[in-house]
Amino acid sequence: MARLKKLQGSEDIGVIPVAPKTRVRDRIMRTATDLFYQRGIRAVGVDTIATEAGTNKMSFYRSFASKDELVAEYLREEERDAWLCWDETAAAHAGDPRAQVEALFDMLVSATCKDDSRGCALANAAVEITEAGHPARPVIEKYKAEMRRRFRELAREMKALDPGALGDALMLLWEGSYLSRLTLGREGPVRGAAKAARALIAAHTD
Amino acid sequence: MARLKKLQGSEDIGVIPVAPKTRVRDRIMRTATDLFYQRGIRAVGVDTIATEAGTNKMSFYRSFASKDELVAEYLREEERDAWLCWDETAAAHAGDPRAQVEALFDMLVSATCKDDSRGCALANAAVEITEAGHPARPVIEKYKAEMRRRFRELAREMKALDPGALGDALMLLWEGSYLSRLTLGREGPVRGAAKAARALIAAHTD
DNA sequence: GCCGTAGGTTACCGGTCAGTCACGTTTGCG
DNA sequence: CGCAAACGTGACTGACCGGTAACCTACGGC
Repeated sequence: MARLKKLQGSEDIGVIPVAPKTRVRDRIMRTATDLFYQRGIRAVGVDTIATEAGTNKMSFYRSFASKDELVAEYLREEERDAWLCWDETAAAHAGDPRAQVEALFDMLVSATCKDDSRGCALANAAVEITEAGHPARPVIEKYKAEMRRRFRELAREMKALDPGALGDALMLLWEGSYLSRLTLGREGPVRGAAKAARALIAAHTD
Repeated sequence: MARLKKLQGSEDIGVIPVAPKTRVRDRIMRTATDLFYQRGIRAVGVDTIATEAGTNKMSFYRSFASKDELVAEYLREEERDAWLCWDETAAAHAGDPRAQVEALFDMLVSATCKDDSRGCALANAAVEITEAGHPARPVIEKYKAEMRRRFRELAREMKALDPGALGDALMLLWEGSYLSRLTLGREGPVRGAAKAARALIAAHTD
């Protein structure tokens, strides 16, 4: 019996693709990601997360020092995924910054218009977390600062008349799409984000 | 002793001109507005609000049916103030929709760049309140829908090539300014919101 | 002088919050 | 086999949550 399992494990031929041996920590991260994003960070307690992840609070605190740390970790993971997605989209149009921005906005629109979208996890966290010393704050700030840097860099590569202004304007559009998704849904102004970006680019590069 | 107190009260010669005769309900509203906006709705309890307003929880529940109702009322008041401000700004440029939008964005930037600004109270509430039946939800939705209507109307009056698209794009810029204020502060992309709006208008009306 | 309204006070309810303790069980690995 | 890491369980702390009961006091107008 033990041998069989060992073989299966070492061979990495999972019994079924249904996560059978996922570590508690991973299950908690997955559950927390889901609940935090859908219901909000403050609205979800650690007990709920632990139970929903098929474990309990004590096991939770064996993997995470505190809820605040879990939140910070959750946002770090969201950030990682976001840049992965960004880079992948940009890579498809390497050397063509204008096409890159357009593709990025197309991706934003399609992602934000999914019916379970609730905007940007990092931005939402910025609204919810107001405590000065919270470990999630630097994560949020660094993420958005990096996003601004990238937009400005892209505007520069596009040889925009005023790269800083175009980059910032694109970022406002980007962030506005997230917020507008939450208030006016997926049939709201978000739909026009990509077109608005194109218009803005054209105005800055004629 | 009792007589003395009575005299002081009836003469209304407050010890110091510190708001002597404000109704409990008004004091609670003022305090709640402040705390909800600065710290977030979920982060502030009714006990804190009551105490901070110089009263107690029991008196709180004599003026409000529930915390949820107070939140809804808070947002209704924010909405009223917002339209008051909007109309006042627009009235200064009656008949000139383009100047109206520009003035509105100038106002947005100057308001959002104040050091105690935390973006839009209604939008922040949309992030925090995820419960379907919450009495604040319809307030938020109606407010943002009306805002979209107004932007589209203004775009139409400007004789934009695609009024719906311009109106929505302006709204994305508007909402993005709020969100960007929270993540990148008052020296962030918000600064360029008015210029971005002008560029967008120009692109749609050439 | 009396009564209604507004407000203050204290204690309490059941529930949930984050976080901990002590102990028992499973599991992988040498 | 045996050890140790990983994990499950239930009870518990102290604080706070939204909300309520019962009672008392001050004040303004008739």
